[in-house]
Amino acid sequence: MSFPPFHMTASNMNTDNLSHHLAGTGLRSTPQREIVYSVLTSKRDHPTADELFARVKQQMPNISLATVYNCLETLVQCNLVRQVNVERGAMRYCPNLHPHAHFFNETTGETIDVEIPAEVLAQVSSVLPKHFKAKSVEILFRGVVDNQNTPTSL
Amino acid sequence: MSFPPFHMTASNMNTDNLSHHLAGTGLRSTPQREIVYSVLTSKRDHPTADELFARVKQQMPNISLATVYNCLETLVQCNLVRQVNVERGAMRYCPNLHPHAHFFNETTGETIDVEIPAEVLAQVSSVLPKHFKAKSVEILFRGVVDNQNTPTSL
DNA sequence: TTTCTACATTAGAATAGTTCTAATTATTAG
DNA sequence: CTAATAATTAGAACTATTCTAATGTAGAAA
Repeated sequence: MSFPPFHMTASNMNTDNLSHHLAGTGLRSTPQREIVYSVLTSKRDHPTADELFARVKQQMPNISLATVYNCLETLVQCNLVRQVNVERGAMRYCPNLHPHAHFFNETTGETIDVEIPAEVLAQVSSVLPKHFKAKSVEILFRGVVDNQNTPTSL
Repeated sequence: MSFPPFHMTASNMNTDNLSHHLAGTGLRSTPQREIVYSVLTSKRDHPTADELFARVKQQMPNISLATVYNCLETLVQCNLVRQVNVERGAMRYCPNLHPHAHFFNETTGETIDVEIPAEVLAQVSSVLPKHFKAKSVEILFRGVVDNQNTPTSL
């Protein structure tokens, strides 16, 4: 089970990171892939392909939805992006590669990242019989947020 | 966070359980709901609505797919069945109400239940800030199974 | 019992999200 | 420069699900 480090937050680093990850896989670094990656990582939320398409079009108006899907597939393959599936309907994409859980706010429909200590993750993974070789674990909470003075993310 | 006990394994108990859970909600116990529930609980796997439709038709050949969807929705509302979403594509339904995690076998595409000790679940839930009120937690492993002498479920 | 009302079922149409197809364009290797 | 490979694109096709509107059913009220 491996959890690559979260991308650098300086947006100019994203391209390097992308090229690096694409290198040696036979995959090319293209303007579309760069922009999709950069737009996704520039905001820490969980957009659908369609939402991302809308954001990306602001910078590259002629990009097609099919390309956004293709780029996302590539990024997922390279482990630069995670897919998260909190609801039926559209797949969502998560640029945060730190080990973390998700909390689906049933009131707002938003999904936010929740830090999860390495030892808790280890505990969770330890429940598996030895011959089960997990490559990843996903932890998803569903519930509501008590709104006293609540940060919307952490 | 509540984890209702797993249904009784004797198949004649399922109906009672269903009626009981439907009672007082304004929902009726119908032959279609009984059969969908009984067929789902008679096998501990994770069928799609379509797969379940095929099984149910053996006992009630004129039932419609729409009804299977409707019944499943009802059963989910009553907390008699859990939805599990391991892959893009069709939703899967899980009759096991014990607290448990899922292991998605990437080789076979099968999803199996993994017992998860209450204290580990408690550990996991403890990572949430106090104002996050979780109603459920889902834990999903993805990986492969080493095939020496491997039970296919536990 | 008959009637009323609310709920449930049904077939098929409609929808949403995604993947596929085939044509075009871009990039790299020789 | 040319050939080969990979990427992009628009739109068609597809899959899973939900919606619609008509019909059926069961319990409650009279």
